[in-house]
Amino acid sequence: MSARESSTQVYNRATMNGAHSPGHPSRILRSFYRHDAVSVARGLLGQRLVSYIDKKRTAGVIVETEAYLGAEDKAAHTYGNRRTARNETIWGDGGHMYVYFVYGMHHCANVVAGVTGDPAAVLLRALEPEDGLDVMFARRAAAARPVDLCSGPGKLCQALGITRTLDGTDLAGSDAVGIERLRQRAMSAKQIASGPRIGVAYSQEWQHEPLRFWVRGNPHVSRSG
DNA sequence: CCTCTGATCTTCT
DNA sequence: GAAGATCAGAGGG
Repeated sequence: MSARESSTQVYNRATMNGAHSPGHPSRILRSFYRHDAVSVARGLLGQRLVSYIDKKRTAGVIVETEAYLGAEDKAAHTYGNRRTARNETIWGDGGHMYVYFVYGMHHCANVVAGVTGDPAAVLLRALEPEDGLDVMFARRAAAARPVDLCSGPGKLCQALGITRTLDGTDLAGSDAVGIERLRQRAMSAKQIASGPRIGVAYSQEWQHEPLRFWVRGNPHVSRSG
């Protein structure tokens, strides 16, 4: 079975679980995700990412995100409407998860923003570990302290067991991974800090845009919060 | 605290 | 054939 087929199967199964998530009453609803990437990136701060993989539950509060705007964003995978097998999920409906593999060893998890046809996404960069810390430590041998578990996009995927097989999963209805609402309204502007995105220095004209958002003062943020 | 570098392989040119 | 939305470890201050 190819990665493509596997991805499609996951997507279909997740979609059939339904946009109204009858089995997941605490999940953030589809309507939240159908907005611009900056709004979704800010609104995700303080919400809870959960995974149930290999029969083990892990969860953490999202404390750092990055917005990738779409066709006009030179640092985005979808720059210039470049549509490939890898990034196909980003064109789908908001609320699905885009997972890709980089540097030969790490995975990165994104939340698709906007409606179908709008190629915007939000990279999940850091979590504050909440549940299943023992499982996270087992999955991440290099971690010595809780702050080492989810303080980076590759780390949080490893800690929660997120890999490409979950690409295309519906975060509003999947049993394997989802996002739960912990607060009704977004965090206040004073609680949110912003700055340039990490690792996009190759994109001269976009590297200084303040599209990275984090919870001010939180020790789990990937770099000096 | 910081900067530098090797690891490792999929994806796209 | 080259680059990459990263991480961990080594070495210096």
